Amino acid sequence: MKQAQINPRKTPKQARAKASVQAILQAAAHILERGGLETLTTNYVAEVAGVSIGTLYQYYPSKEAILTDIIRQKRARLLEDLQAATLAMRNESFDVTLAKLLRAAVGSQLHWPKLSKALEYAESFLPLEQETRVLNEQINQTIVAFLEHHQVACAPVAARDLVSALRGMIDGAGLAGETDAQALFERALRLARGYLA
Amino acid sequence: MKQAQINPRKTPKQARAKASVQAILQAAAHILERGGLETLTTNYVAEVAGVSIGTLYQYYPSKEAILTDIIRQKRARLLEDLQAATLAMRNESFDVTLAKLLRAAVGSQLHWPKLSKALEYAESFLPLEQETRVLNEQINQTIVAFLEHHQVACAPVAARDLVSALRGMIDGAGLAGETDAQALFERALRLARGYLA
DNA sequence: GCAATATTCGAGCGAATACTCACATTTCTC
DNA sequence: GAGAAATGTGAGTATTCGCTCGAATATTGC
Repeated sequence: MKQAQINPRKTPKQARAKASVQAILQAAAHILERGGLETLTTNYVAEVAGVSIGTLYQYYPSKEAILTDIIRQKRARLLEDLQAATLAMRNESFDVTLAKLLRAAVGSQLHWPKLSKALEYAESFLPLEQETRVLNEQINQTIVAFLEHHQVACAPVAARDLVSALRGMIDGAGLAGETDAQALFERALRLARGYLA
Repeated sequence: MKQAQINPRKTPKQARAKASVQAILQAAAHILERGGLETLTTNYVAEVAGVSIGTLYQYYPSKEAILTDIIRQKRARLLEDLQAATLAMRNESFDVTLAKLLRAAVGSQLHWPKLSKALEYAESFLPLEQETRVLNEQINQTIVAFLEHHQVACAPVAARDLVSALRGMIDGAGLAGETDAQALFERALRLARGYLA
């Protein structure tokens, strides 16, 4: 099995080139949300994005590179939100920070559940680039730091359990057609508080 | 997008034919556990199973049919275990039955986490055959019945939340390399009891 | 033993798809 | 405005992969 190159080929400099790259990423995300991984083909992405297949390959050397870039963007966004949620954790109660964290988690996954699930599955076989691995590590550390600050035992294991359980629950709700973020948030809170109690 | 035929083509009658079908299913499961969905090709399955590609297509009309059959078998096994766990629920405490259910859940997923995850993702885009859909419905009903028997509010939603959260947690632990079923079981218990408290 | 039936085999076909390249067009620089 | 640099194009290539088919081999029933 050949190892696909996953680093972007070159960075767009002019505005129209940036627009092309954005169109490619959006088209790929859209295709994943509609049809999943097996419908994601490079020719189709180019078609939906409204650029030629040659243009696509100017910036991404492989299909996997596009996937990797989408994952990187999503993870970067999530990390931002989680860090914002824990920014004031030393001056506020456990419950308040937890609520902020869970709102961020629900917000990042509920809206495009099929996309989330496809990316999550893709992560399990893609050789992620350095930057994305670092992002994942930082996301994990953010949760661990929060738990340790509140004297939770076995914080690393608890963090992993909570992250994977909540991911599953939020995805499950989204795929089942739920759209009420508030209701889901409250159940997520029950789950997390219950596990940590 | 063409709709693949997913029902088995014919049932093996002689012993060696049954062995071929078993070899095909085991090979496919093995490939999924090692490399995931994108490494599952019919030619490769036949090679690993030690049968010719022609033999494979005698029994399964498509790659999807093989996947579907694996899912059906796994679900049937899980349903059996869950029904066994709730068999005596009217004569025992909530906690005792819950523990039995969770042991069944952990047992069914922890050992082959990549396989579980691949099958779960596959389910999201395969048009499951009647039999498997019924199995899934029965699995769900088993949990709902258990929760309702103990006066849990919103049992259907709670069942979905618990099933998807536990799936995520068990898979996450398995992919992280955990093999201690007992330790994981105890954390699963905390999660479930906490959510339902 | 002999026919009928079941099973196996694997070369190879056709379609899908990842990806290239030589050339055209646009934008930037000065 | 002219040259350079960046960007866009899409027909075409190479490969992978799902799947068929006709012929060979094994098993069963009488």
